[in-house]
Amino acid sequence: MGKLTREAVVEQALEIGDAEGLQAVTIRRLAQELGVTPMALYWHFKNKEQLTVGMADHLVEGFVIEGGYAGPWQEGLRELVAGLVRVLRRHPCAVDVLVEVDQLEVPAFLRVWDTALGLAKRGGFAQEEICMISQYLLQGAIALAGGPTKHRTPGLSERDAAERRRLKRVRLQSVPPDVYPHIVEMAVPLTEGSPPDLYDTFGVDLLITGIETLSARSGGH
Amino acid sequence: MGKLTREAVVEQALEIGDAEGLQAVTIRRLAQELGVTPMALYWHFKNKEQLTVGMADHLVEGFVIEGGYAGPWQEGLRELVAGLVRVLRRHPCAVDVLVEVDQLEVPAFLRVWDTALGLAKRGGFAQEEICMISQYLLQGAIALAGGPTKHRTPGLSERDAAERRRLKRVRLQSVPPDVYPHIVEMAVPLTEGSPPDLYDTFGVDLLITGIETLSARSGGH
DNA sequence: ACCTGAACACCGTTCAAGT
DNA sequence: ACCTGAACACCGTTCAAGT
Repeated sequence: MGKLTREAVVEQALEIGDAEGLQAVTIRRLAQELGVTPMALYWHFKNKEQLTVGMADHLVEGFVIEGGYAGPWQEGLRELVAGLVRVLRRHPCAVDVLVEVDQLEVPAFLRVWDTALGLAKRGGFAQEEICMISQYLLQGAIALAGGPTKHRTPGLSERDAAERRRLKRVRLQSVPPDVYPHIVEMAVPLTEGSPPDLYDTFGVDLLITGIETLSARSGGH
Repeated sequence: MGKLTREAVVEQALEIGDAEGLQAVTIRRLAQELGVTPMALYWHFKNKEQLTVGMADHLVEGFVIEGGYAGPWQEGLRELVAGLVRVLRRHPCAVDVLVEVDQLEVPAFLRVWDTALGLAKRGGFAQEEICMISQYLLQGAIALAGGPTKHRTPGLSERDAAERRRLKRVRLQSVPPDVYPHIVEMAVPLTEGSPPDLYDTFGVDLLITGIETLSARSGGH
């Protein structure tokens, strides 16, 4: 088999995380899966936190945005956010990894952040506004990618994802209707989830539109 | 001392979580702090997950919204989101708890969700839109409450919170400027954080404005 | 009903040692 | 440079037993 390299470790970690959830990614389990001693991993990573940083970096690295966006800054930001969401959606455990990790330690994430800052700058905002906007959009993208439409829980064969939804629906329907009237009423649409992509594109629109409107209101950039 | 009740356990758990981070909240540590055996907690909670659910419920319970909002639905939703953010900001570990937990198991959270659904319904949206909107707003509120302005890291005396910011600034400034130009340039405003509350109110505005605009666009409700 | 004691199967991590 | 073995200090949880 291939050598025990940083990349191989990270990829195996993501595989386990996607299939069984991030809590299943443990040093010992990882070592076992790689046919190696747990302590072997400590040569490649200082500790588990750095392993997680590696996972996050690998995830976001798949999303490179070189050359800069040519069009208007709003469209650039939209493309950035939409792209980030799309990348995170490819791995069931991506959001969990990014939430757990110290994002400032993740080079690929810093690059996305830098791009967002550059685009917001072109919008002619004040410095504090640029910072806030980039924050809203990046954290908003992560929140979006954590939403429904797809594999809310990692590692479910397509078959029993439906069973999963059914359980959620039953749960929502079995709640006292006098205290949660709307939840009971909406149990079906709440669990069905929107048509694929609609949730994400609508959500990205919500964020971008919000920024555009606020920018126009606070002094027409 | 007071009896060992569910409430007492949850409050002690939140105290530890706020002071030292959620990862410091362990069954054994909790028991020790309560002057009791670890197994004693298993009489009050089925397992650690249910303990966390209890923490989340206790957190959101502080935010009751009875009687229904009288004004227009947009203002109701704004008040709801702003209130939720405000409540979560009171506990440094609140966002971590809410992210970790299965939110469908948290009664108090379900009540907030129900209220959001009711308000969105008054906006005259289609069923799927109502579901998506409530999702955006609640997850958006959590994301906002996880943002800067305050205690990003739990349990820091006011004194060394400044030291904390200084380290972050140095970190951002020491990054290669050719690959992260804007981050280096904006290191100071990025770490200073906006004036208190501005980040939150601006963020809530962003979300609400986004929904209003999209609703008007998709057929003028 | 409410709590304890002992035990089990796990963790992450260190440190000295091997090749 | 790259990996192993043994050991340490932790976890959550079960199960039988105490009062």
